Amino acid sequence: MATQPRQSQRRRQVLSRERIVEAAIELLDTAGEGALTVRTLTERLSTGSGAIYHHVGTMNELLEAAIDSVIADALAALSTEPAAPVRGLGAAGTPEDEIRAVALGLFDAVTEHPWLAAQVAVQITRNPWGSVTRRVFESIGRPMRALGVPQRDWFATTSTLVHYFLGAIAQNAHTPHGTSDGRTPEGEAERAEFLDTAAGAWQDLDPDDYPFIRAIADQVREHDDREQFLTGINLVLRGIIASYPTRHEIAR
Amino acid sequence: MATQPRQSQRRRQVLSRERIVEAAIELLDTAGEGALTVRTLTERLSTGSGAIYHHVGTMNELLEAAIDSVIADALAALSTEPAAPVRGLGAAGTPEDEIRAVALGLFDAVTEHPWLAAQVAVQITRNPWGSVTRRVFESIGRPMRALGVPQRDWFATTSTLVHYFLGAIAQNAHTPHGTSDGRTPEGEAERAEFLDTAAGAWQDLDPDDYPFIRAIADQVREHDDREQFLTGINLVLRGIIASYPTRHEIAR
DNA sequence: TCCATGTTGGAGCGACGCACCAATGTCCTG
DNA sequence: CAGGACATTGGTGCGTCGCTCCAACATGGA
Repeated sequence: MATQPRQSQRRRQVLSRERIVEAAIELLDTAGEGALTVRTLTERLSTGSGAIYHHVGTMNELLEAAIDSVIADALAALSTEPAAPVRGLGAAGTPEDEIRAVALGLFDAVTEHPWLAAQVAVQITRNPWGSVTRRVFESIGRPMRALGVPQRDWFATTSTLVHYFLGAIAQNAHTPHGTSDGRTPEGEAERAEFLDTAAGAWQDLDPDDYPFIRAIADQVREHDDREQFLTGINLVLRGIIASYPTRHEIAR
Repeated sequence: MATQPRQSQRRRQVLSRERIVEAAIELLDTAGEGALTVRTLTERLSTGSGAIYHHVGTMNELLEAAIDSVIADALAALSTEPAAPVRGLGAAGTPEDEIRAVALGLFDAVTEHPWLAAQVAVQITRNPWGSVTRRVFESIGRPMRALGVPQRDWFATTSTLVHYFLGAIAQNAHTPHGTSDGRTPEGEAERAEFLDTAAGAWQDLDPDDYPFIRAIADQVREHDDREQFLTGINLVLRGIIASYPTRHEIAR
């Protein structure tokens, strides 16, 4: 009991910060955001808590690293693919298309990793100018310069776009956690039911207190998140372009 | 030890859900978001955990109630005051002014309660169509109808505005927690220093990896959050108005 | 060969949310 | 006015969490 040979063979695979982050992301994806604990991580990697804390400083740093890894991958995948013909819109030629592509890339990343929404939101408030902001700003800023915005307003216009992204993405974290894998099959039906319940609740509100809510309850029920996300981007883009009369008109 | 008379006089003041929520808000304001625990609440109200759980279901529900209370108060205070001449802009006559007033009301509420930003963000992702969304939508929707937006697009335009609010507010949760009370005196200097550090870090990034970030680092250092928030709102409003050619032109 | 240095696993600490319950207050009924 | 039904209270304890600390191991250079 006291003189065990510890372990016959150590380390079936070397432990590293990358491996830990990778395992953390996988855990979050498969078991939900509540499942990322030091203890489950030690079981998954068949190690102890000391080893983990040796590689990543604290639990929060691990979360930061996981977020940064997913965001970086999503944005890198975008700049890799030459054009985006299948991504929901035409070829990515105009700056507007590039901006839309980045936004949809983030949107889809959140769809694949539902825990991202809440974690990004928290991270943004805790560290407003951290790596997430930096990466997204850079990805949006590139095409922003081609929009005809004068340099002194680059920060203002980019901020506006990014803030819209973050807010919209935060609200649209689907898949109530648990089953994950949530793609189009029954995830879509589950989501429709969820929206229907919410819309119904809004429908039943007191018309005196919430006249506007009642008027749009139907639209809540029938709207598509991704499409609405795009509509919002187009609205903001239109506002930006309308402010600098060099170019004009956005599709639709 | 076992036969103590319990307590001579019970309840110096009746415990109620309102009193608990009130104490929770005060705790969050004075001691930061990490300070709201059942144990600190019991000490503050000189009671036990059982009494608290009897009135509010779970810790999460208490947080929801606290958020809802603060948001409701902020929005109610807006509709009470007849006009808003001192609030940073002219009299609140046009629908645009009303929308700006609501947005700034939320912005200022977050400034007064720094914990609001993170909590609202989490709440939005966990319960996308909860009371926060409902209240903000209703407050924005009222003037939205006067903007010339056709009814079938009310939901889309309001969503866009609200999402921008949430994203911008999430990133601008000032006061690094702790001292609170943070008003203009040294809170402003502390914030300036914080921004200067962030901008400096952006300035030192690799120009090959982050050319855009480097180009706007100075604007990050010198910008004013509230002003930038307003600029963003105006951009979105311009985009909305430009989409429905009934009215036009926003100030500045 | 042998020790310096970098890694590993796990026991243990303090703090958390929450379930549970005996003791007490409150108020209605006879 | 007695007494019991019921709401409310205070507190103890359970399970779990993040994290610290340290002995046991691995590994490479002298």
